[in-house]
Amino acid sequence: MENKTIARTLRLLSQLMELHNENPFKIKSIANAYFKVDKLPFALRDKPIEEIDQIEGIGKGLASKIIELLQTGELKELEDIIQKTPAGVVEMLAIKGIGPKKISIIWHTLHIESIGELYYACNENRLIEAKGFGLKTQEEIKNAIEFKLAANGRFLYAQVEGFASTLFTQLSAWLVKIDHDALMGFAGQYRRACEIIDELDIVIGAEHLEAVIENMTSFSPLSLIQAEDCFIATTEAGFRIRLYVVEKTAFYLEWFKLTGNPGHVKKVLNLAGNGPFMNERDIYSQAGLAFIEPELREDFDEIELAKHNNLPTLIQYEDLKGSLHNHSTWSDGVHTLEQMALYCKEQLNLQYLGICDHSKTAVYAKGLNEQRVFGQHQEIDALNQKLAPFKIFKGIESDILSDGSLDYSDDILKTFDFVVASVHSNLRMDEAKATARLLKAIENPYTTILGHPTGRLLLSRAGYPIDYKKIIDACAANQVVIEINANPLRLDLDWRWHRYALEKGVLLSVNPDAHRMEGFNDMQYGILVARKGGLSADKCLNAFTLDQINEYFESKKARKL
DNA sequence: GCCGTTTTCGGCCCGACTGTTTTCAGTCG
Repeated sequence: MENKTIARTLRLLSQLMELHNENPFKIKSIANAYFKVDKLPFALRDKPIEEIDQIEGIGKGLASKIIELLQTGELKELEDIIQKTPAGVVEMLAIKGIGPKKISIIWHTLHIESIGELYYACNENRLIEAKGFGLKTQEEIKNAIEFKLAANGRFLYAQVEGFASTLFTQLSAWLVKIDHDALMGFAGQYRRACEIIDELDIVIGAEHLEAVIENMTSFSPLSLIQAEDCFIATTEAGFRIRLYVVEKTAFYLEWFKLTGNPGHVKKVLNLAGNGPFMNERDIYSQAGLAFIEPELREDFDEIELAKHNNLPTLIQYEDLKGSLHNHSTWSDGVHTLEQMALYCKEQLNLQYLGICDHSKTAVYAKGLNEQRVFGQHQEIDALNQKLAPFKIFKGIESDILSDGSLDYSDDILKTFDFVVASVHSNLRMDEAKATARLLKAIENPYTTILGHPTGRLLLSRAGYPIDYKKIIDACAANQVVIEINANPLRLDLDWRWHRYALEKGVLLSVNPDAHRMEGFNDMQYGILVARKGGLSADKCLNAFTLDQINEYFESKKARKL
């Protein structure tokens, strides 16, 4: 069992205990163990069991729970408490904005036991009767439920990726036995690398069409049902898969049709005529267009660009020369600064690492006060001697406070090579307030990069609303780079605004926001959406070589003197 | 339930903000 699963189990246990009004200190202790387990730099399953209760925050009681989980995959205490809680109440824990205390009142006082009932009660104005609830809270809960319902059956790209690739392998192995020379490919949102996937589309071009269709439902990893024009399956988790089987000769045209969004497909086919087409490139060429990469087929402005041969050369993962905006054990990261740097240098072959631990306001994340900033800089200087020519840049993720100011005085800010400014608190703002707050941060001469501009968590929380154009224009005017936060849950700045930013001359940066060594791999997801946005390597800050980025930071610093 | 003792019991514990209060509780990152 992974640490993450153990951590989640402990969190669920602590939340349920809170719903059942158990000893608050006991609850706190379990919740604390959840945080600790989540941040361990080693796998618990590799640890000798007698050493588990030596871990800080884990005593005899929690060690025995963890051992039970590792050995049986279950936790009796959790099963028992789940038995005593209506399933709908457990589900409510996933609604953003209400915690166990409010859920406890919803359940025990209002006798509401499912999300559906809760939504109904909001509409009937019944929540405001309960103590601690008012109109605003009721509205907040209603919005959060709507957001959650809209996310049903939808998944993040990263959640789908492993499943999709396994399925593809299984399907290939199965198919080769029935139709040796069949063609197959992903289509739809997955092939377009959309940040959210509603369903997984796969196209098979069969030489022996009837044989494949006849046998399709015998493909055991999925429970496929034959529909009008395809086979459909839904996984236990509610993920939909559509499998299209077509004649091999029609494969490329169908693959094309099922990949682009409807607007794109229609426009291209209007130009291309009826074929026949040898492959996808042929379709675009007969339409008089340059080839359009799948990620771009969103009916945005890609057809116009292709018409005039103005499509950007899309950035690739291999173009990245360094990684900016990452955390270490100095704040809430799992691995040390040296481990993070060595990973970049030796595993990823990068030239530099930008370390951006949290600033002092983020107390919950061990944010750095002024003395610790100085301490970290000393460590960076020493490591830079040791790891040269690899370079660690002195960065900080400075909180944007409610009034838009940054978290340190200018005297401290000027000691950094670069500053990522991001919002972490007070996320409920209207557009005017949020925009004004960000504008002030962008205008701060020490701000180098605007971090995750909207604070959104895909499928889980909408970001605060901002006036994108004003924000991007201000970044252009103040030479501020905008982050593409590569965490698959964020992917913020949204790719739909990359083009506008690039038109205005704003640089983008694919930042993993890594809190552990494996976190750097998220840059892959950042690259996928950057490609959707039309980013080319020369407009991406962390595709700059060490020399180029050094010069960039220096010139930005010179501007404010 | 954990921790740390002046060792077997008592203390544990971030700050800002919001919405609900009329002095504070719940939630968040």
